[in-house]
Formats: sequence, structure tokens, C-alpha cells
Amino acid sequence: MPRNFDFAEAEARIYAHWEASGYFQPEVAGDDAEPFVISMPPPNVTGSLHIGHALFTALEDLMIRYERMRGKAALWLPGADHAGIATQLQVEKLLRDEGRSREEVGYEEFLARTWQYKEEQGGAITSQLRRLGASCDWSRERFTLDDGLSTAVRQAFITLWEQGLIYRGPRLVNWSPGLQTAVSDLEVEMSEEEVTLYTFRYPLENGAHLPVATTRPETILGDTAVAVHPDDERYQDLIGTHALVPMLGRRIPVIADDYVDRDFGGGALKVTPAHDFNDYELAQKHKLALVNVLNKDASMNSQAGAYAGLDRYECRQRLWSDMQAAGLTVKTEAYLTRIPRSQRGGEVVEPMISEQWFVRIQPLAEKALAAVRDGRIKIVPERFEKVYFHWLENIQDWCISRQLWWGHRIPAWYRERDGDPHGEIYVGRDAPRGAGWVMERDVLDTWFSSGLWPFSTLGWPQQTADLARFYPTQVMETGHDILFFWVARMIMMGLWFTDTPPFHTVYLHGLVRAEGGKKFSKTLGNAIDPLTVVDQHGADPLRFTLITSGTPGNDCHLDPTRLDHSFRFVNKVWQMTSFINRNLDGGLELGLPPRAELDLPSRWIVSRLQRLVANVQYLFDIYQYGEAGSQILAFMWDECAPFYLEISKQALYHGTKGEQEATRRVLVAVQDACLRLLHPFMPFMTEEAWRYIPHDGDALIMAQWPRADEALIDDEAEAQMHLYLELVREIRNARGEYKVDPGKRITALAKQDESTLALAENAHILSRLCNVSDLSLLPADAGDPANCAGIVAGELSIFLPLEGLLDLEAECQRLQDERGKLSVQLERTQKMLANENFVARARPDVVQRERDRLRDQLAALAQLDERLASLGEC
RNA sequence: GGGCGAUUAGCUCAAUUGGCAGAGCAUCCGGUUUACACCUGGAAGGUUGUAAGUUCGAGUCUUACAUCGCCCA
Repeated sequence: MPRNFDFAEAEARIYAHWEASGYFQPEVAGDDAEPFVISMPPPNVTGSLHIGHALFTALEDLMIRYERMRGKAALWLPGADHAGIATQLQVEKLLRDEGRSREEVGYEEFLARTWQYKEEQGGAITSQLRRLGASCDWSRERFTLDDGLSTAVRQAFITLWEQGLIYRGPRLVNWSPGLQTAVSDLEVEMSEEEVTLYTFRYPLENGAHLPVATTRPETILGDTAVAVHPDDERYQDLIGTHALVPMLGRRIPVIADDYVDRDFGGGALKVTPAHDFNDYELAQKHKLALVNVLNKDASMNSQAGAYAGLDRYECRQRLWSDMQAAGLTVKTEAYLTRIPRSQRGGEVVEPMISEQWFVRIQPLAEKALAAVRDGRIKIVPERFEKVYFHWLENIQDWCISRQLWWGHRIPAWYRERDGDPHGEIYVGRDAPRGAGWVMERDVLDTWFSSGLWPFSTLGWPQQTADLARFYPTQVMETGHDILFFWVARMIMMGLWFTDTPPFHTVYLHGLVRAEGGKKFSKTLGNAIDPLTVVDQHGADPLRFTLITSGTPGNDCHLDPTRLDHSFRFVNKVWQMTSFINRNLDGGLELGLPPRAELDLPSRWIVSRLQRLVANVQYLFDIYQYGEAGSQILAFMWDECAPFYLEISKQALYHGTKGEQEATRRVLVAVQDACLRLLHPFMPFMTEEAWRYIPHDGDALIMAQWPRADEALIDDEAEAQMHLYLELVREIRNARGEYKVDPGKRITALAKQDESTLALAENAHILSRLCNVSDLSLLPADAGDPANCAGIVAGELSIFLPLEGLLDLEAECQRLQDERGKLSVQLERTQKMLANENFVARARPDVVQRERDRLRDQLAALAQLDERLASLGEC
């Protein structure tokens, strides 16, 4: 077995072997196996792996490997998303570099270029997922724009249309002037910014003025009313009169509505329904006109009169100075407000009226709400259910059309009627017969297709064998930031089209952030590139770190030093395996020897292992994978390696054949169980290490998940070992205090009694763990030996002859200190047990634990007192 | 304005129905005894944001407040 795990060499080899052996395919489990299915959240097809992908891969692969080891037909279905806007932008940039534009090359060539780009770049992310060890079934890989999924999208669209749940019409939508497309409200981020608030006097027809404030003066040109509060005494008599739009002179009504905030600005509100969502609603209520003053690139249109052609910001300046000249302005001041910015690119989004396609979402939302309310779908952590409810209860119709070229083209055709080019609409799978039909150019929101993902990837709307066997899926694991974007839509679409919740559990992970909670960003230079980490340390440490760094739903701050620690843990496990491997001797019977053949340390470690396995199972059941990983680490690194492995050397090097054999079997059984438990966290090293210990089966990836055996839990052995290990710690401390060379072997003395006789039988524990080579028993009635340090642990008391090193005064002080610490603890325990309420009301096992503690503390105190008394002079 | 989360050692984070607050890194003092220096023995470091409450017992449950972050208007 190599000295170190050569991850650079091994990972690719192991992965290829797994894949070639068909382990990633659910068929490996047999036809009657219960399925366990996760649809992978499809990354952007042209994206490249970032730390967020690494996190979901680590978590989902962990779940999949765990269920696979439990014998399920585990299917992790991978794929990629065409990511309409993102991909189109990348191709447009390529074209720009060639000095061309999307419009210049034309629709057909642009699409061809985009497909070409997808083919070139699209493989990147999947090969990166492989490097992380993702055990997904690549034979079932899907892409949102492939034929099957496109069929699903058309089917869904047509069905919704036929059910009257899709409509087309002019509505106020968020318009991205740079991208020249509508975006959904989810794709708009509100950023708090300091801007200028402009206050001016709105001229009225009767020569009076109303004070109005706005942050966007250019929208004045699109005003179609001025509103005041109906109860505002200042303006009562103006209601029903008319105002004149500054610089345009357009006549608009002064209306009353209690929506108006009397304390804001001067108490009057300009109403621009074509460029503001609140004003739009107000306009619907008061049947006001809509005046759109913006072109699609956010320059002013002909409605802006003299300002036509100006950019929106240019117009803002120009109009304001003209108003200043006209004596209409009052003041400008700094003002903190929320500016809508495009999630992509950050440009300021303009609410604008345009013709779009919408899904009437209410009926779908109701089903989605019910599924979570009645528990058919559970969200982990549960608190996100409230967020989910709130969003769905207040949901707005979903604008699904995008003015992009890359995406699922809406299956609709128009024919001119009565001069309206859109007078007739046909929706269907294929173009309608007859002349004059023109196909809709818009595409669908990418989330429309990803909403179908859990079932479209399995063949829907075809009734395929996969759909029958693997749908509904089980767990949807993804980031909490796309609960609305994606999860809610999958639930809505899944329930609507398949009448089944697409999964029973939604597990939401947090965002990975840099130290101090900062976002990872290239400009800050604090980005951790997962592939660099994999190159340097392998995939296992990255995975283990990501899983153990946080708790479900909470953001985690990734600390590079933890990566380092995980790397060392991987090595530690390898070294433990290596130790066992080197101490094997020919064939070994698998499994634990009969209990009667186990020595105390073996009974102890086996018992501890059962507790670990039970704990890990409990933690997996409640999705606490991080804590599970930490507990496995603690068991291996803090109990198994420093104690059991060390103690086992006695039997291995000096034991009888039978003792050697028994110890080997225990070592192998414990390590085997640990490797199985660790496999979902760090698949590569565990798989490779497993080959070097006796095992059954072809590969760890298919080995059975451990189950705790209650019968092997041994409280007595644990208590006894606990005491001995405490003694070891005390001896180590004393050696340290007396500066005994750690390499120097020393002896120990103890007065013979029941406890020391038992200790003597296990004296090799002391020799292995604290270099005490020999324990001699003195008669029970002997006096305390001279020149000795006294060591006390519970009922145990031993003497370390330290001639030449022992300083009586120091020894007294040391024992006094010890006694002081013990007294404090004892007092606490006594106080607790003296409390009748505690004894009466606390859980019996808790009370018993305190009683045991009291017994040990009293015993130790008595030993210390005896020792101090015998030293006399203290 | 509404909702959610966080606040624990210098830093990053844990803590299974409430039961002696723990790791890693950093710090300090020791060790090249063949599994591992990618190691190892030990030490120090805490009024668990503040104030009340419930309880025999609160990091954990309740209430209020403070600071930070996120989501929704």
C-alpha cells in the first residue's frame, strides 16, 4: 500500500472504473429495488464550476451514495440548462469581438453560432462535476433544449393555453433596456441607493400649483394624472380640476386617492402608469390613460415631444433645467431609495408597457400551497415553508415571454386581421395550415422549462418506463436563493401536469461565502476556485469541508484552513488503513470475533463504533450531514487512532496467534465500517483504501451501509476504558510537569485491590499510551512508596517512582491543585443531587449519570486525601 | 413597513427530544518511540449580544431590546 493516497493519479482512475462498471446507473440495484431519485439542479450549460456547484454536488452525491449503499436504485439525473439570457449574452460578446452584432448575422446564423458555442463549452461543466466525484447517471443526461425536453415544453405550453391559463397582452413589465427583453420580477434586484429627489411645482390649469416630488423627472412626460389624498384639506378644492404636464402642456386630471402619502414631497403624487407599478394600479382603478414615453432602448420616444431621441438620463437633466428656467422647480436633495436593477448586468430596469405572454398562476399556486400545507412536500429547514407560503399567497401572474433568440420558441402563430398583425393567434404543436401565419419570435423564460425538469428529464409527456419507475423523485436539493425561481415552479408544474408532487422533500442549502461573510468575487480576489482546490488537495477534502462547514439552510463562510484540515483527515484515514494493512498476515476471516474472544479495548472500540453508527444514522435521518461527518472524524481521529490502534500494537506485536487474529479482525471490522460511513463524504480515498483491507464485494461504492448492533454496546467496557484513559491523561500530565523525557520508560506501583488488579490485567494500555512499562502491585496494607508522584483517576490510585525528579513541595502543590479542581466539580455534583426537585424530576438516566459521577469524584477525592496525608508535610 | 436568520474562544464554525459549552486554525510549552511531521503530548483561551421570564436545570424554550445579514412590500 502506497505511503500516501495519490489523489491526482487515483481519482480519475477510480471514477472511470465506477462509471464503466455501471455503478452510477440505478439498474445496478436490480429491478425490485426501491428507487431513490434526485434531479440535479441543471447548471448553465456554458457556465463553469464555482463553489456553489461544488456544494450541491457534495451534498447530492452524498445522499445518492448513501441511498445506493442502502440498496436503493439510486438515480442522480444530471443535465444542463440553456440559460437563455446568460448564454445569449456570451455569444453576443463573441460576435462583438468579431465586430458584428446579433442583428447583423441574423436569427438563423445566431442560433447556429449559439449551438456551436454550446457544443464547445457545454462539456466543461460536466467534466468538472466528474472531477468532484459526482456519481450521476450520465447515460440519462439531459439538456433543457434537447428534443425531448422541447417537446415537453411545447406540451406544457399548449396545455396551459388550452386550459385558458396562458394569455397574451399589453402589461406593465420590467424591461431591461440593455438586453432588450422583459424580465420577471424575480430577476430584478432592488438595490438601496442614494439618488436625487427632485421637488417641483406641478402647474394647474387654473394657474395654481401642486408640489410634487420624483426621483425620475423624465417620467413626468408620461404623467396622466396628479393625485392627492381625498382627506387632504390643502387640496380639497383642486380635485377634479386639471393639471398641465410641464413642458408639454398635456392636460391631465387631478384625482383623489387615499394611496397618496400626504407627508411625502408636498403631498401630491404624479401618476405615470406606463412606467411605474403602483401608478399602473392607480390608473386601472381610475381608468387613466397610459402614455409610454420610452423606446425599447430607454431613449425617449415621440411622446416626449422635444425630448424625443434623448437617453433617459440625458432627458432627466435637460427637462429639469428647462423646468428650472420655467420656474417650476423647488429643490433637489439627496434621497435614499430602492432602485430596480437587472440581476444580470446590473443596469437599471424600467417598468414599461409591452405585449407579453403570461401564465395565470393562481390555480397552479393553490395546488403548490396545498402540497406543502398538507405535508406531501416537506421543506428542510422547515422555516422556509413560511417563506414559500408567503410568496405563493401573493404571487403575480408570471411573465413567461422573453425577447431573446436563444430558448424555447413560443409555439404560437399570428395572422393579420383588421389591420392588426396579431389579430389572430394560433397555439399548437405545428404551424397552422393556411397562408399568412407568422410564428411568434419570443422565447420562453428559461425557468419555464426548468419547472418541468423532474419529469421532462424522465421522458414526460411520453409515458416512458423511466417516468413510471423514477417519478416522482425523492429529494430536491438546491440553494435557498432559488426557492421561488425554481423550486416553487417545479412544484406548481409538477402538480399541474402529473398530479403528483415532483419530490417529497426539498433540502435547501445556504450560500457559500468568503471569510467575514463577504461574497466571493473575482474583483475582490477572494474567490475559491473548486477546481484549483481539487488540483491541489483532491476532491475529497473539498467535499468533506463543504459538508461539515455549515448547517442546512444557513450560509457558510468557507475557511481555507478547514480545507487544509480536511486534507489532513483524508491522509489520517489513509494512514490508519495503511497501519492495518501492514499488520495483516494472510487470509483473515471477515467480521468480528465472538464477544468472548474480545479484550477490553476491543469491546470498548466496538461499542463506541455502534454508538457512532447509530448517531450517524440519526443525523442522516434528519439531514444533519455536517454533524455526522464531524462525529465520524472525531471517532476516528480522537478515539480509534490514538487509543485503539496504539493499544492494538500490543496484541499484534506480542500477542498469541489467537490474540493477533482477534485484534486484526476488530481493526479490519472497525475500519471497514468507518470507510463505509465516510464513503459518501470522501468517495475517492475511501474506495481506494478499502481495497487494501480484507473486504467482500467489488467496490466500496456498492458496499452495504453500516447498521448499529445494539448487542455490541458495552457500557461496562466503556466505563472501564474511560477510567483507564483518564488515568493515562493524568500520567501524561504528571510526566509533563516533572519533565520526564517522553521517550523514557518508567514503571508504576499500585496497592493491590480489586480495581488495580483489573488494571494490571490491562497494563499494556499504560505501556502503549504513556510509556509506563510495568505495573507492580504492592500489598494492600503497604505504606505509600517513597519518591513517587501520586496519580488518581476515579477509584484508581497509582504511584510513579520518580527518584531524583520528585520535589516534595511541588508534589504537594500538584496534588492540592488537583484536589481543588476536583472539589469544585464535586460540589457541583453534590449540590445537584441534594436538590430534591432534580432527583424527582430529571430523567432517570441523567440522575444516574450524576450519581456515578459523584461516586467517582468521592473515590478520587478520598485517594487524593490519603495521598496528601501520607506526604504529611503539606 | 412585514417576515426570516445570525450573534458562542482572537478567526471560521459545532453542540441529537433542555442535562458538566466543543472542534479546526491562530497562540504558548513539549516530542523524528517504523501507520501518519499531511504526525504527536500538553496548556491557555467563554458571564454563549443585552435584559427579563419559564424550568430542578437554558447556548437550546418565551418576551423585549441591540447589532448585522437576507427575503418580501
